[in-house]
Amino acid sequence: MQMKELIERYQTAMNQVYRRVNILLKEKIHSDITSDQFATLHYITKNEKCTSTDIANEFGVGKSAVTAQINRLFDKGLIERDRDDNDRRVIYLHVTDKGIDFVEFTEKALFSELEKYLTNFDQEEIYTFIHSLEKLAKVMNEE
Amino acid sequence: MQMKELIERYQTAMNQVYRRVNILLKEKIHSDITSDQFATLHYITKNEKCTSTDIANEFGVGKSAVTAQINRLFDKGLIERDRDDNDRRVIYLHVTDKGIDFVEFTEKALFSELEKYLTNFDQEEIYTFIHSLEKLAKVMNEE
DNA sequence: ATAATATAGTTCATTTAGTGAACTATTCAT
DNA sequence: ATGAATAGTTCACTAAATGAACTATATTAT
Repeated sequence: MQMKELIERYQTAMNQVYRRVNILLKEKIHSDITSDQFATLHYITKNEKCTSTDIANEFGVGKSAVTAQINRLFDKGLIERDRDDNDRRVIYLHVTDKGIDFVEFTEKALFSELEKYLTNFDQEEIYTFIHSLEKLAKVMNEE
Repeated sequence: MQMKELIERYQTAMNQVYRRVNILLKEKIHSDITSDQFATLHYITKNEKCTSTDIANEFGVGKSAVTAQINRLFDKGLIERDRDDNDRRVIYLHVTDKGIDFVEFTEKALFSELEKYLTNFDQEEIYTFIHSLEKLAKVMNEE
């Protein structure tokens, strides 16, 4: 099979899955946060004391985009800013109690939705798939 | 391993890969079209005589979003509209010669970029991965 | 020690992409 | 022949991104 065809198939499938997961998050789970916002919130939850710059690097966007995103999460009371006393330029981000509850609730809901689809896969296939996906993410992040 | 952890890892990796491919398309290949626009253009190329409604279904967005997207591609001279003579409500979309050249060029460029990363994978792993990804896309599209 | 440079984050104007409701035009159904 | 359905557009609005200009700190070099 040609590499070109494989890449085309990859692109089509990846796009569909990405969009379907977003729709799931949007329609089935909550209407008061977007999937981009949830991804950022999730990152802050998993990386306590991270900065805007960290997020910009993780998601591959400019810092001004992160400021706007942070503001939206802050306005919803899900995160807070915390200035570093040693280096006053730096602002650490952390999730509020409300934010922690929110992430937990959303993950549970998302899990129970995705579970339906995962019944089509056996454990072995899931492991192999995630392993390859993480490997791809890793080599692409290194560049 | 817990399903929750697997889903979290999936989300993180998927997000990273999705964004890296977009950055690749944006930085390395062309500055005059977005990856969303390219995805739409690619769909029209592969589905000659498709309609706005087809695209809305494929990408899971509203028809008004498609109208706007189609306008952007039309303004760049990459696609054209073609009204159906039997059912005057329907407008078929097709790619112009310029659009065909553009897709071909972009795919070649994208391929040569992605090729670098794919050297880390053997054929077997790529096939298995794409097979699983397409299966996931399929079961999620069925719902 | 001070001047120049670098870093962290924000603001602002602009573009892209999406929503959903209201609309036009056409076709189908009873 | 009228009423419902379908295809696509327009409009006002929000989210997310860019990049340049900016503020406020830290660091480095002379």
